[in-house]
Amino acid sequence: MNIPLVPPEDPSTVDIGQLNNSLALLLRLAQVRMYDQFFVAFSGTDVRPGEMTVLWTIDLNPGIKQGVLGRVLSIKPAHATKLIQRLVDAGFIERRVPPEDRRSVRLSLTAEGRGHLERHRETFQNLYAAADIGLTEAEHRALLKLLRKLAFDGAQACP
Amino acid sequence: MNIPLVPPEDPSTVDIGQLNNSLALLLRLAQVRMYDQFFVAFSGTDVRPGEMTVLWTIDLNPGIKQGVLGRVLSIKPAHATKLIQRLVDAGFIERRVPPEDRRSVRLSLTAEGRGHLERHRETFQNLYAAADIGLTEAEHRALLKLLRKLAFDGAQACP
DNA sequence: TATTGTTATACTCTATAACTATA
DNA sequence: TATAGTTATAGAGTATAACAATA
Repeated sequence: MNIPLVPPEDPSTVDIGQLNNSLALLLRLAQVRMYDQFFVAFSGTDVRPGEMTVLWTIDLNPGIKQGVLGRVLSIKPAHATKLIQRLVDAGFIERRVPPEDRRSVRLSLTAEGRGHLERHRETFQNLYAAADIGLTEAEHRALLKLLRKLAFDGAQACP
Repeated sequence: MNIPLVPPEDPSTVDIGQLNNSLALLLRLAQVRMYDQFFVAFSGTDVRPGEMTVLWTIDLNPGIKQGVLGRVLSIKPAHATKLIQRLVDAGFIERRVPPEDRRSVRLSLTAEGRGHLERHRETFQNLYAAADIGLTEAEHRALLKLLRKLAFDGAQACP
């Protein structure tokens, strides 16, 4: 409750009080930094933030239905349609309408899609590597574990 | 590396492999859930995600320059202009062009702005409260501490 | 010439609702 | 009637670039 008589001129001296304990702000700031790092790491490519996780998940679950994929990654149907369509156009994903339920769409990677994933897999996995952000390996693991609880609400298997 | 012979029909049985250790995905999913909780908590109001932190910070640092505020909260100038303008229009913020540098804008809360902040402060601070997300108090504190390192890159004072 | 803030434009992700086709 | 996906539209947040006023 120390209101400064003279307003701070330097961002590092600004008091944000209990905002230091706000998950809402801290998650947003961490996310913004992640976003920045993403575009540095993937500059020159036309890989977008949401695409790697989609390709990765389809690779591990070939034939997954678009709706199931969307529920796993929290991608809403309307957005999934556009995101998938772009990856189909790029030649990375194949769509198949299965005979047992012709409303649905099953997804799998093309050979080109697998190649694309392999080329960028390491870059993606190393995003926000511990060394870059001043965390020890133990802190990094702890952070992942806690974020999984937030992200999956305890419903997801987290080995 | 256990590619299922039959694709999973249930999101909870989908294997996401090393995506479980991806800060990029986990931060996004946690952020999406935060977003959801924000709109539940603030439904019926017209408070937007970015506004509370802005009002909060101006309250603690009256007379702060718009650029300094933006650098603290990672809000780019173009977005800051629109966000602040909306809060001025709502009657929550006063803008003042100081004589010592007439390029800049200094911000402070109106009485109405302070009232608005007080009315919503607790709701905002309780967003993603520990109990709601299956974290113990200790885990919650640990998560905040780790996120501060990501969010502020070690540059910010974190008591 | 550099800095502060503004305007204009575009892109990503998200949200909602109305729609088609299938079940 | 319900479900899977599509289309259309809108909003919040971010990004960039060009600009005006001031330093």
